[in-house]
Amino acid sequence: MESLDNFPKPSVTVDNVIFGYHDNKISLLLLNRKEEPFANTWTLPGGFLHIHESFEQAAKRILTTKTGVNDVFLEQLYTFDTPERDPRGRVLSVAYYALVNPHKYEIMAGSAANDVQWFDWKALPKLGFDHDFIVQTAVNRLKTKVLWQPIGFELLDERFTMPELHALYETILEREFERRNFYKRIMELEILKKVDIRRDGSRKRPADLFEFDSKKYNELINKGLSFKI
Amino acid sequence: MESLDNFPKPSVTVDNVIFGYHDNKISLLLLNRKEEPFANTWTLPGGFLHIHESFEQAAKRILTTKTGVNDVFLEQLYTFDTPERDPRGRVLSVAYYALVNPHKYEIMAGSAANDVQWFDWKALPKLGFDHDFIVQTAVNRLKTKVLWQPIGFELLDERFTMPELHALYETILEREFERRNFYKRIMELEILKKVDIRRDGSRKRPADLFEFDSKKYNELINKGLSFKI
DNA sequence: GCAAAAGTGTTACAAATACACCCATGC
DNA sequence: GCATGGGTGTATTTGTAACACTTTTGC
Repeated sequence: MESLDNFPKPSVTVDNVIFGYHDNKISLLLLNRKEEPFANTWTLPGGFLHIHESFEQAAKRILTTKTGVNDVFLEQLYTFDTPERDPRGRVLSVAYYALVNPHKYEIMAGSAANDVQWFDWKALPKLGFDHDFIVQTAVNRLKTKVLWQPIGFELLDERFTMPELHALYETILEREFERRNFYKRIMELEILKKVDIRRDGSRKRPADLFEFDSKKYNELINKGLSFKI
Repeated sequence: MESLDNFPKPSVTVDNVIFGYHDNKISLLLLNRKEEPFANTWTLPGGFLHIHESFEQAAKRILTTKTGVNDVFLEQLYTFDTPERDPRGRVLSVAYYALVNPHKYEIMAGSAANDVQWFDWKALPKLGFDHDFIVQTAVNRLKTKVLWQPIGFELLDERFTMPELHALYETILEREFERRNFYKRIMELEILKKVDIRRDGSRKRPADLFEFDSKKYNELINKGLSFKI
C-alpha cells in the first residue's frame, strides 16, 4: 500500500467567519493577531487543524479558545487554495461560517491575540491573508442561504418579535420587505410558536413574542419542503 | 514567525464527481483502482494535491491523466474530513464536480487504473472510501444548481434542440415539466441563439436547433439577475 | 384623544399552470 | 391523409405585491 509520505503535504487551517446581529446591524467578529505573519492586523479567527480532529471540532475549538464563543450554528463555506495566500508556505484554509447572538456571549481574546472585537460589516478594516475575499464569499452565502433556510433565528434572542425578525431580514438582504406580506410568509410556514407574554418595551403597542419551533421545522424539512422567502 | 512544521499535516486529495448525459440518462465516470487501498474497487477519479498547484489545476490534471477528459465545467463541491475515511491515515478530500458531454471525449484509463467507465447514476456499484457519500452530495448540488444557473447546457452538444434540453432537465430533476411552459421559461431568458439549420433526425417534424449564447448570459449575470427555472 | 407602532383584511396585478390548437414531417 | 412529435396562443388558477383599515399602548 502506497505511503502517504511520498508527497510534501500542505498545511491546513480552519478559519471562521462569525456573524452577529445587534442594533439593526450585522457584525463580524475579528481577531487582532499578536504574531507574524500579519501581526497587529485584523483577521478571521482561525487555527491549524489537528491531525485527529474534524473540521467542525477544530472550528469549535478555535471559537472557544480564541473568542469565548460556543454552541452556535456552524456550516462549511468553501476551501480556499490560492498557493500564495500565506507567506509561510502552502496553507489551505477550510472556511466555516457561524451565526452568533452577541448578547449570549462574553467575548474574550485568547492569549495569542491582542484583541477580539465585533465590527460592523459595512465598516470592516483591511484584513490579513485573503480574508477579505473569504468574508465576501461568506456574505454572499449568508444572503442566499437566508432565503431558503430560516437560519436568521440563530441571530436573535430565543424569544423575538415579528418586527425584529422583519428588520433582521431587511438588514441582511439590504432591501425592504412589505411588512404585511413578510408577516404572512413567515406565519404560513407554521414554524413559530406564539408566547403570549409581551415585551416590556418602552415604546408604543407591544409586539407579540415568538419562539422558533424546531420540531415543526424538522417535520417540514423531512417532508421535503423548502422554505422560500 | 511560527514554523509550519510544528504540527503533523494531513494529506490532501482532490476527487472528481464527473457527470455525463447520454440516452436520457445521467451517468458518472468511475475508476477501478489497481492499487491498495480499495484495489479492484470502483471509486471517484482522484489524486493527491501537489504542493504548488491549485485545486482546480489538480482536478484538471487528474481528469486528463486518469480519464482522458479535459476542458469541462468544474466547480468545488465540498471538503470531506471524516478522520477514518482513508485507511492509510488522515486524508482530506476536496471534492469537485464536473459536467462533461460524453460524446466529445474518448475515455481512456490511465496507468494507475484497471478501467474507467460510465455508470448510470441509478445503478452505481458500491464505491470505495466515502465516495458514495460524496456522490450523494454532488447529486444534491447538481439538482439545486441546475435550478439557478443554466449549467445543463454543458452536458449537451454545442447545438441542441428544445426537446433535448427539456428531457435533460426532466432527467436531472426527476420530475416532469409542462412542455409549453418550459419552452417559455427558457426562451424568455434570451440566452439561446436559434440556428436555422435543422436536424436530420429520422423521426417526425424536425426540431429547431439552438446554441447557448454565453455573451448574453454573462450580461444577464452582471446585471445581477439570477435565472430560475 | 392623538400619535406611533403592531396586527389583520382585501384587492389588483403578475406569473405559473393547464389546456388547446396548429404545423411539419414520414409513411 | 393520418399519426407523431414540434411549435405557439390563450384561458384559468395561483400567488405576490400593494393598499387600507383596526388595535393597543404612552403621553
